[in-house]
Formats: sequence, structure tokens, C-alpha cells
Amino acid sequence: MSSKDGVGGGGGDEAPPEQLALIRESVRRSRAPRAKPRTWRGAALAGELPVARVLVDKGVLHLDRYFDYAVPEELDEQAQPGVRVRVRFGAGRGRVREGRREGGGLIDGFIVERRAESDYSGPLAALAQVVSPEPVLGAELLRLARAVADRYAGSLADVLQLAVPPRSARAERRPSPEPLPPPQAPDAGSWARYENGGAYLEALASGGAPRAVWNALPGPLWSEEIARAVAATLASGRGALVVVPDGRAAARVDGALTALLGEGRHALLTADSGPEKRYAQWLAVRRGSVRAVVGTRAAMFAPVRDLGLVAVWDDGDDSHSEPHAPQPHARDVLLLRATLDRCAFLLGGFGCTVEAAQLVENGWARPLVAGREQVRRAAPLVRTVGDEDLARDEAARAARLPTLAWQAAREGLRHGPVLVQVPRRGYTPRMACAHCRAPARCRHCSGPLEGQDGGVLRCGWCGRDESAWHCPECGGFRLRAQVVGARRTAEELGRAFPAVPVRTSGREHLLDTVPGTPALVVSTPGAEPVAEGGYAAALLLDGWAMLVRPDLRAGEDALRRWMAAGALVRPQGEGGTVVVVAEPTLRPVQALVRWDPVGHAVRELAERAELGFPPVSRMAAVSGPPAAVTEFLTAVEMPSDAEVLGPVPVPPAPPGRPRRAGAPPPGEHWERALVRVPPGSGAALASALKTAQAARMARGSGEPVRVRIDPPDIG
DNA sequence: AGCACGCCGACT
DNA sequence: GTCGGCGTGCTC
Repeated sequence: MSSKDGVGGGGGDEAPPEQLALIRESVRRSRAPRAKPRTWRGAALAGELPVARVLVDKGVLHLDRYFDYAVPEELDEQAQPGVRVRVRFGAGRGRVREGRREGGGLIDGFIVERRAESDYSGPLAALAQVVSPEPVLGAELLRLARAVADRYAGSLADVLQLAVPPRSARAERRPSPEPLPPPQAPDAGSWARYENGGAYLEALASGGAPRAVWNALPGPLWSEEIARAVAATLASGRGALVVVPDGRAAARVDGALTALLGEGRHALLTADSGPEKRYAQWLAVRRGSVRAVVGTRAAMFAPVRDLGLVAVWDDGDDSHSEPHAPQPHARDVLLLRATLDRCAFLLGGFGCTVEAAQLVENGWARPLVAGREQVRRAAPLVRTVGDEDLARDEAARAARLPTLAWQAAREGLRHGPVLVQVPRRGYTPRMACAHCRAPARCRHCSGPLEGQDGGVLRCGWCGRDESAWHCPECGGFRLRAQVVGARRTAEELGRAFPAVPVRTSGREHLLDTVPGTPALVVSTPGAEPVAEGGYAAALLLDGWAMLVRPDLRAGEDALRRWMAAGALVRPQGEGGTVVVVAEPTLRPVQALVRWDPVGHAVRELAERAELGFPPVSRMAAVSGPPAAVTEFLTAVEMPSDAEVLGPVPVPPAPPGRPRRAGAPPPGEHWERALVRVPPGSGAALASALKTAQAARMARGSGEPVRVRIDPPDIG
């Protein structure tokens, strides 16, 4: 602001449009049932549809509704539905100073509609500014965001923050490329290996909306198969959207799409590109220049024109879960999109989540699977090393590597690279009973006990020393380190096979691919590089450690990670072998041996239905200080069939790692209650929680509680 | 969250 | 009278 603007306050012609005088008194007296935007003196308003319905960009729940603003004549043309605007939004009826009304500060928003009248019975403030004429929030995206907000008991503004990227003026100025005409429909290619693969592609190409849960055969062809599904959809004249868990998977699908369709027909939306480039890509999609998108979870909202197909790859990967409020899951967002847009749906992976099995079970989607013969042809041979084998195995106790694994590695190294999967450190509790392998927990806070240099145990959460541990399960008093990290495993293997190069891939040092020459590749789950020509063998070490987590998903998750590694191994017919160090009687281990993730998920689903666990019933977690949680729960008008479990104390967050939403701040005691409803009452539960939360926020009373629909980590 | 409104007690 | 305490409720 220059100094001359500050004196006298008489901006005259140059006054911004919102600073128009309001005859305040007359408005207050009359309380007309319909606000006429004409209550603004001297304001020349838009001739037609002078009211703009605006979504104010504040995430707070009690502001989760639209506000009407008057459209000044000079903004008439630009103030179209979907554009970003700035409006005055503030308390009370505003101060009137020097004949000029000043509301609160300027805040951002989106125009959602232009109307002839407002049903607000008060004077309307005028739009302050149209930020840009680019209509970024279309009707379909708005409808989707609304559905996601409802489903997750969150606010529309929060969802839009995830769905609409921040503006970059430079990216908007750049014209998007001319759209290319639809490509030819591809042939079935490797989809022919699946029972209904060809039919699925044909349905896509002819404009249909088939919904499928696809259990992908092991091997590298999955990304090409996704590309074919996209191409078939494009051939029908519609758009397609693919969401994958990480940048590496996105790059693979991107490569497959480029190979199949050439450049220019699809956009890659990942976090790797900077904000400006990202927005430019997003705009190209919104403008219809690009009809297909592949990306990581933020791409789930990509405004693809005339959507014909949504696809998710590996929905069990937790990076599909958005960490920002209201924490929607890509699978469920795409499920909503498929329903709202009546488009095709493809949920694929090497494993099979319980949610995926449920979609098939309740008839919403159909299975897209290969026959057993094809599975046998593509899958590696899986062998197990259980406790009995280990007990007999003197060598294993000395070198930590069971004889069978040793042999498989040596044999494999004669033909190519060998993958060694080691659970990530910190993924599991660190010490366990040497006898029954129950994780050793702190008797005060249930945190994981860690070995100290001096031999004394210390709790990883509360820091208390433990000098007299004994196992509460079996009474044993000897401990063993649970998991040996990737680095030490690599060192040990390096000594064991001195002639072979050892490479490691982990969160820090991600290897993308390794050559097909003999090498030991030590990797944590999810970081496995792809080997040229496939691995000759894979050793899945400390498999039991992945299964002892006190989590509903431990079994499903372990199986998913094993299968992801096993899928990189050559087929059995080419000598591909997987050795998993885990009890062969356990259900996930058996499913791996038979390479039958769907059967595992179906059985798991039946069990969850029986026990009333998600996803068969819907759950919500309410966490916060004990008094606040109790108070909140009594305030919620629960659906009649809701059931409250708990509350129980929430263990404090492990120090060092960033605190997750739902965990108490350091030094505070929190509790968490779970609310459970049977199938069909999920929407009612979300709505009840949202209403109660809104009322609570509006009053600003007491300490805040956190509400999360579908909490991922219920023990 | 801010912030104004308004209904009560103590003051010039 | 009227100044200002903070409890309540609104924000177009």
C-alpha cells in the first residue's frame, strides 16, 4: 500500500470493487427475506446472475457450506463457476468506517455457482477479486470432493486442498498442447493369459464400464497390461486414470504407456516434479489436452475429462492412504469416482486385499484372474523353512542363514541375481522372547524393548530400563534380537559369497533395476529392484517377524510383500525359487506356497465378517484427551446400530519419528475409542461424527478430538 | 478461529 | 448515565 491510499480513504474510481458503500441501517431494519444485491450503493452489479455462490477455503467443519457474494459488473465475465476468487470473510456484521464496510480479511475460495438470487437474508459483500479466469473446480470434481468429504466426515475445503493444486500463474499462461485423436484399440496382448482378459479390454474399447478386481500374474507384464487397459479406454473416446503407490511404479506404467501410445497422450502426475510443472500437467488434463493420467495418490483427484476408467495398482500399499485430512484412501476415492461417473474400475495387484475380495464378494466388481495353469506357468517355486527345520539346522544357528536358503542362494547365483528380502528395522518390535517369539514389551507402556550396549533393556517409547524381563506369554526369560538389518545381512552374505557382488536397496538408497548377472541384492520390502530377466531366486528372511505385528493386516501385508518380491523371480519352469523363512502352517505362508492371494483374502474376509471387523463393518476412531473423548462420544447422535469400543489409552508415539495424527503430543495422555457400525450404516456414522465435530469446533469448547474414518492400524 | 454484540455490575 | 467485563454466536 502506498501512503497516498491511506489518507482520506476516498479511493474514488480506483477503489477495489469490494469497498463499495453499504447502507447498513436500512438493511438491518428491513431484514428482507431475499437479499437483493442492490443493497450496495453505487455498486454496478452483473446484469445476469449477480450472485456468486462461493466455497470459502477454510477447512473448519462449521464453515463447510457455501456463502453468497455479489458479483460486480467488472468481474461479471471472469467470475464463472469453478474459478478461484478472493473474498472478504470476517466476523459479525463488519465494522463500518468512513462509510465503507470492512469485513474480515481476504481469503481464498472457489465459485461453485452463479445464481439470480441469494437465499441469504442479509446484505451481500462483493467478490473482492477473481484470482484467475481458469475454471479449476468443475462440476464433476466438486461432486467428487463432496462425496469424499461426506464419506470421511471431513470438510469440503480440506478435500479441495488435496484435489486442486496451488496456482502457478506462469503455468496457466502456457497454452496446453492440442489434444491428439483417440488411438486405435490395442490387441489383448498378455491379457490373453487371463480368463476374461480379452473381454475386459473389449468392453473398455467399446465404451463399457466393467468393474474388475484383477489378480496379476507374477512377472513384469503388469505395467504393460495397465497400459493396454488405458489405451482401450482412450480408443473409446474416453479418458483414463491410473493411481500407483510410488514413483517407481508410476515410471513403469509411464514407460509402458509411452511404448504403446507414444508421447503426448498421457500425463505423469507425481510428487517428483516441481509445483509449476505439476500444475501445468494438471491443467493440461483439466483442459482436455491430455486424456490419460498415471500418478501417485494425489492423482486420484485428477480432473480427467469424460472419465472412462479408473485403475489402482497394489491397493494394500499404505502410501495409497493420504496423510492429510480427511485422510482418504485412493482405492475408495476411485471407487466413488467409478460410481459417480459410471466408469470402468480396475483394482490390480500381485496380492489381494480384503477390501478387494469384498468388492467381488458383494458383487460390485468381478474377478479378473488367470487359470491355475497360467499361475503355475508364471510363478516361482516356493519353499518354506519353519521352526522345526531351524531347530534341526545347526548351520542356521551359527550363520543365521538356514541351510535351505543357503543352498537356494548358491544354486541361484549360478544363473543370475538373487534377491534377499529383509524386514525393515523398526518395522517390527526389536526384541522377542527367544522361546515363543512374542515381542518383548515394556511393562509400563507396552513400548518395544531394545537392547542396550551394556546388556540392559530399555523401552523405546518411555525410556524406562528393564532389568528383570520375563515373557508374559510363556514365562521364558531369554531374549533374542528379532530382526537383523539389511546392512548386517549384506555384510554376512558378502563374507559367505566372497566372489559375488552384494548390492543393497532400501529407503535411503533405492535401486531401480539390477543387471541379470549373478549378484546378491539385499532389499527391504517395497524397495526391491527389478532384475533384468528376473531373479534366479529370492530369500525372504525373518518372515515370522512380519507376522507378529499386533495388526489386523499383519498376515495380509506380509503375504503382499512376499508376493511382490516373488513376482520379480523367474517362473518355476526357468528355475525360479523362493525360500521363505516362516512357519509353513501359517495361513499367509500357505497362500504364498500355493500362490493363491485371492483364496487368502476370501478366508480373511469371512473371518472379519464373523468378528465384526472392517471392512465388513465400518469403523471410526475418536482420539484425544480422555475427558474430551468421553464428552464427544456422549454428544454424538450415533446411528442406533453403532457400537462404541473402548476408549483405551493410546501409546505415546515412538520418539524420533514424526508424530502421526491420532497419537498424543509428547507428555500428554490420550485415549482412543473405536465406533463400529454394520455394513450400510457407514454414511450415517460419518455424518453423525461430522455434525458433532462441527458443533464442537463452533463452540470452541474443550480440547480437540481427532476423528478418523477407516483407521488403518486397529490392533 | 477471530471478532462484534449485548447484558450485567461499578464507576464519573 | 456509560464504561467495559466476558459469554454467545456469526461469518455471505
